[in-house]
Amino acid sequence: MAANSRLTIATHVLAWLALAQRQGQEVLTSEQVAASVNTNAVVIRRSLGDLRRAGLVEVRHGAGAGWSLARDPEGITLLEVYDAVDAQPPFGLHRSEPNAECPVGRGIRPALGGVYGRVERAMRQELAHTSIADVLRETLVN
Amino acid sequence: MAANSRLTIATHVLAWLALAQRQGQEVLTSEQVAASVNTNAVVIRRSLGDLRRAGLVEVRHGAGAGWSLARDPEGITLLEVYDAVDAQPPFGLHRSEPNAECPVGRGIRPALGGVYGRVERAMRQELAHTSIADVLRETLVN
DNA sequence: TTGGATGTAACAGAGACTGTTACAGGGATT
DNA sequence: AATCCCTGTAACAGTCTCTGTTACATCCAA
Repeated sequence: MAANSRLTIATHVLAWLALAQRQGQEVLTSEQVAASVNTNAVVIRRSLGDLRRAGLVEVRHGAGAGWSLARDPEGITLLEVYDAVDAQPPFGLHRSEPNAECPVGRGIRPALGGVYGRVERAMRQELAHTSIADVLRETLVN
Repeated sequence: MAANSRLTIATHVLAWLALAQRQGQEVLTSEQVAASVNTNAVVIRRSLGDLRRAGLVEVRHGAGAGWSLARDPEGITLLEVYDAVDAQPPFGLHRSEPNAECPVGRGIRPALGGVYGRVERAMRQELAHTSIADVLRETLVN
């Protein structure tokens, strides 16, 4: 599979909403966001749907419809975005159950589960250190 | 995609080799390893090939052929295994170039690259803390 | 020389994600 | 109330990666 770009798309969307908000633009349509990300509007709506369910963005229907941030971009961390888009964990266990008659086959899964849990915790901690506002700042210097 | 199980398979293989070695079994064939992991021998040979190229295991040809650890299991970290199997990074950037006419589209990639780099560094640091011998110990208590 | 195991190519199948089209639903604005 | 634009979501094709499998050439101790 191609690497998972869900977190990238969602972060891009939020940064763009944050910038628009700062520039006085109240809402953006999925078409407008899609133009920046350079993809189809439905892809953006799927991502925005995830973010809406997580309470990170709000939608307005009817005429003058569109999307806006539901919270201060300084307070939205990439960890929340990661959880919102439900990306797959970095490592998977065996696809099919190992041989239970082998001592390694019996115990390897919980052992690896422990390690993978620690890795994921480190990853989440790092994601929690960066906010959408941070990303936007970094983005605008370049 | 189903989660990436390469690291899991490779670690399982190495732990099994470590246990066999400790029990006085000099070498294991790919068939024997495959029986523990419960998969096809070719899958195991592919993994062992990665590990051989990384210098973690040795192969013996001819009669009495098979695989053995090339180094002390206490000294082989999961980070080395991770690099050996060349698993994909947890996050990918945009599949198609974002719109360069948008300020966010222009700068988002390097900005995200920085974040993702920090995440991967944290992940690697955690993997470096665990050895094959650690995994085997954890495996055998269960 | 022999025989068992490795090394690798080739291919089918599964699964996930992206991109796309199509269409029902919602609600300001008029 | 009618209109109209945009959302929300289903459905589907195409792509890509990984796994599992078969097949076969290669290697080397005995």
